[in-house]
Amino acid sequence: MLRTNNCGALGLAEVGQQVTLAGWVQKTRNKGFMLWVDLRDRYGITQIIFDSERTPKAVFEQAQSLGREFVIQIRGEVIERESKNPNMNTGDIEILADQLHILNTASTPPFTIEDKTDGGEELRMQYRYLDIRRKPVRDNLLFRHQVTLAVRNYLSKANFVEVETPYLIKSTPEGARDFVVPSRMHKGEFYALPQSPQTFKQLLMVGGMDKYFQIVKCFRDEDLRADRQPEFTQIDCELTFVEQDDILDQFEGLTRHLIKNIHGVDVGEFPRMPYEEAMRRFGNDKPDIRFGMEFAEMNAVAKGKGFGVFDNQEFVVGIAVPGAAEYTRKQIDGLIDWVKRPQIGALGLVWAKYNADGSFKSSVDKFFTAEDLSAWAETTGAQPGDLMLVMAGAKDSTRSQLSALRMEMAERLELRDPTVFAPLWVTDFPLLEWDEESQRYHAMHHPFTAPKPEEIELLATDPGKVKANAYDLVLNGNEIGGGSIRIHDGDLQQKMFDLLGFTPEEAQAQFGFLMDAFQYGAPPHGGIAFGLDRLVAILGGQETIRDFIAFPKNNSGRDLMIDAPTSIDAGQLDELALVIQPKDEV
RNA sequence: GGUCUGGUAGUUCAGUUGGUUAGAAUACAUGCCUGUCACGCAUGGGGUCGCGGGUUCGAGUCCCGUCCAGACCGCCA
Repeated sequence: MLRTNNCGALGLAEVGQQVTLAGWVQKTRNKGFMLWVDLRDRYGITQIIFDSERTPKAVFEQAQSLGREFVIQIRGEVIERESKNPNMNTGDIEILADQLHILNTASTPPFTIEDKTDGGEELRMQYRYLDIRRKPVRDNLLFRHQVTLAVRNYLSKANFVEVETPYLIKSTPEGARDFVVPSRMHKGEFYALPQSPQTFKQLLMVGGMDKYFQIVKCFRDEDLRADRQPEFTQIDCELTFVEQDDILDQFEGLTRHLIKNIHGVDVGEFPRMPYEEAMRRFGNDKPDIRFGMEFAEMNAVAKGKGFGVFDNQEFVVGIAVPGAAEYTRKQIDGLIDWVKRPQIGALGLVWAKYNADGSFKSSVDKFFTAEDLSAWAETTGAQPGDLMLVMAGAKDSTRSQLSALRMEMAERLELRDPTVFAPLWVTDFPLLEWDEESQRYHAMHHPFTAPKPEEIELLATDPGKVKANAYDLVLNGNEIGGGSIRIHDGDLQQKMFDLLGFTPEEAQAQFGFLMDAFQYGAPPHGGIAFGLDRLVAILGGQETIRDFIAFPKNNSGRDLMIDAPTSIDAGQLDELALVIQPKDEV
């Protein structure tokens, strides 16, 4: 062993012991007569002292050459510090070095390896191995390990079995774009990397595994976001002989256990809210319910007063922003500009202040009396001191615009407290959604989702109305999990494929293996999948998942450290029977 | 595919209306310093102002194009 102790634990109890430590030089402080080194490893920092009087001369001389991030091993005695540092775990002691081995030298790192680094995102990603030496990143990875371990323990105890499913599978046109892997042995043919192990976990149920889970990488070739990576990890689960409530109960238990385990908070029973209600009250299928500002539908109080903007639109909806009546004209103009940006795309924003003295002031005073505005206040629930913000337009788009504004206001008013956890089940999602572009129905969840049994007949007459046994788990305005009861009946599955525009031949070619399996006694089953990266980030109080992934990709799917993707050489291309078109011809 | 923001010393940034030799902090190097811990003090080195083109007597600054990074929209069954 190159060390007897780590750098995070020694204290007064060990004074007098001879110890050997190894680690990285975080920093040196050279006073001439003495030189201190902050020695760092995963466990912490311990101060080493080289003293011109007490340290052997050769060792003292050698210590002068130490630079940042040198890897060293020292031997010495644990001594009590003459001046202690109460801010450090090991601040009562230091090691008086009598031996020093430089195990490796280091170039000056491109950014400081400190909690608050001076390095920008790009540099940190390019030198991620240096970034990981920093405590905040290291702690995030340790935190992820804790969460993952708790999940495995909990599910194992609940009789779930972790089974691995293949990464080299078959491409399907539904859903996200596949990452694709050319086959050398079958030239011109391709594997696809799984977007999720969906069909395999269903086949495990047909195979009688009863309760399955897997902490598994999934791959989607779509554009990225702060909370989206092309490869990401799911906690993938499936259960046999269950109904929707069984699944909600089981995984509510898991989520509550995690929050309790990690934060010591019991969040109680999770509210369950149908999709339609979520859209009506929050304009969003993953509402953040840590704060109010619920939607008020205002057609009855806003139309028919001669204000054309409202009278000519389908839908008028507003929110009451608490305590914002004091917003200045400039701040409100800022909000109007904000909603008019192309990302939101609102035509405008009507505002009405319910002043603390009970009076009203609005941007539409020409059309609405104080009495009218008082009716607005009643509808939106505004109290004196609040600011009402109202939008009008087509129902769906207006809801999503106001939802974006609601989140922005919550952000500005600091209502999105990362230490508060507000989980929510959203249930009864529509089975299908109409896609204008392709002029056909798409599965809202995926094609294996079961319709509500009592609505199966509607499939033939009004498929857009059919609700599914599908559900999402929402935490603080983020979708952290989603699942459904699956179809286990071959005929119904065939009918679904038919509705989704598959010919029987296409369905057979792409999902024949599943249809075949359904002929051999497929049990009722259902499941759920959690986005682990996102779950960990939110439990850690953040919304950027990158810092909870050891080696993440950047905005454009590039790994800045290893510089991937890259072209491959002509020999490899040849072996795979691939030809690359010159760029200007693509 | 689109919108927006940014790119200046190793790093984080400032740089006025287009005008002399492009600055600060930090990091780095050297020296000093008898208990440092964001140590302190002194001195020093360090620049393709992302790249290409244009306007101009003159461009870090204005215009066009392009590349890179970040946030978002589309997309993500």
